[in-house]
Amino acid sequence: MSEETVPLNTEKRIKEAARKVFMEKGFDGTTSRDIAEAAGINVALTNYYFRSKEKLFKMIFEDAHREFFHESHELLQKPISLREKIPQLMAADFNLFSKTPNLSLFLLAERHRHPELLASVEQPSALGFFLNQIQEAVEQGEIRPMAPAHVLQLIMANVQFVYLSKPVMVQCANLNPTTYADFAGQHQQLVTDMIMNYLFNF
Amino acid sequence: MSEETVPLNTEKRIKEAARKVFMEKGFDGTTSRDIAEAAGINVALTNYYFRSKEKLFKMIFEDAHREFFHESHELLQKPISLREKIPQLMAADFNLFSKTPNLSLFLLAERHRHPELLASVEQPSALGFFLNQIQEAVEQGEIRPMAPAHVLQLIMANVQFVYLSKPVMVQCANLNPTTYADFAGQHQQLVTDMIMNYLFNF
DNA sequence: ATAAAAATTAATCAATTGTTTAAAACATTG
DNA sequence: CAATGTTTTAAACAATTGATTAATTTTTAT
Repeated sequence: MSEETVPLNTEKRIKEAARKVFMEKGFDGTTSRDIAEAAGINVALTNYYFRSKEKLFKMIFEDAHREFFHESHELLQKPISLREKIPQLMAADFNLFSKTPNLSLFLLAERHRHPELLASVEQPSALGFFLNQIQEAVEQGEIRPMAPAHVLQLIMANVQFVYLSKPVMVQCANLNPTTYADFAGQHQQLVTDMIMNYLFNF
Repeated sequence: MSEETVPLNTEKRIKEAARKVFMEKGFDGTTSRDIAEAAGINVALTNYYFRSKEKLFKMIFEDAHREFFHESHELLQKPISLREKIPQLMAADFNLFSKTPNLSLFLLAERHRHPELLASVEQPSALGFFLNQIQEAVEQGEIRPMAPAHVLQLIMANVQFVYLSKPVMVQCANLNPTTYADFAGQHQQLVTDMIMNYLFNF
């Protein structure tokens, strides 16, 4: 009943193992043999199914981006008010990153160090819709005037940084690593409250 | 008058080059020859002055932490009210990270991937003083009740993430990379305002 | 059952890695 | 100047890297 009971086909085994290892150690810190060992297969199979370490990484990297964008995609263009939408967005993001705590660091770090390995991250049109919605809300005096990018920044920062900073917070504020999920949960409520207050009460 | 006019002694040349390369590419992405080339010296000199790539990295890594902590050290334990202190802290942090935009990513990423290369990051007592000050302010009803760690998280997140997310923001919100510093500056005012409002008006 | 195709393996490849060596160049001191 | 110590160099080291090979096992189809 543990986690090693999934046989799967070889290709998926490799991809799953590669995802785990790449996310933990990054492209540069990961060797072909790391992946092979994690997947329990021969080193040559990685190049048999995917043609190179680089090609494999590109797939994982793209998947990770899709995972990030996809979850909020529908929500972003839903025809509901910002008063509803923003808390739902933040909840969805918190949910995603609590399940995959170092997705954020992976995306940010690898994007910084290997922008060439990031193929086609189509700027999702849903995001454009959301930014437009903010702009209109500003113009109609519904929310505090500011460039839409600031709202995006507020949401992303206050959700993702909780997970980015876990080691730092554990050390600096003497938080218990095992109860960090609780802290993150409290923080979600807090920042959602704070951002909503700031946007709507002015 | 450019930047290549600094002769310096060899040891400092290496350390400076190593800092630049390590901060950009991380420990795993940096080769001894990368450093040598950036410093304009022979490969062997890195091991002559510092005994290994690992030892050199440890120094750089520690220095980067000191840079981060030192700047706020005095401020943190200054006997002034939180109403003064928090905006000053955020301004100081913004100032630091605007001068070294990828310091944050470097610290977070390398700490995650190579915790063993982080020697003695003494949890600064100044931080303890600050957290105490917050706790007392909560007990006296001066600020909204919350665990002090949340305040720390709010400050760090909203300052650092602006620099962490530059590539993402540029792409997602169509920001101009060359004017990103302006955006960051506006955001500083915005988040300082937001956090102060949230803490003191409740 | 047998042939063809696909999947897997161990062994090996050249290139690059961090590090060391031994000699040369430079500086310092008597 | 000679002698000594320090700094710098080119060359080489073994180990590890991503990738390929050619042979073998397993699967599939006839």
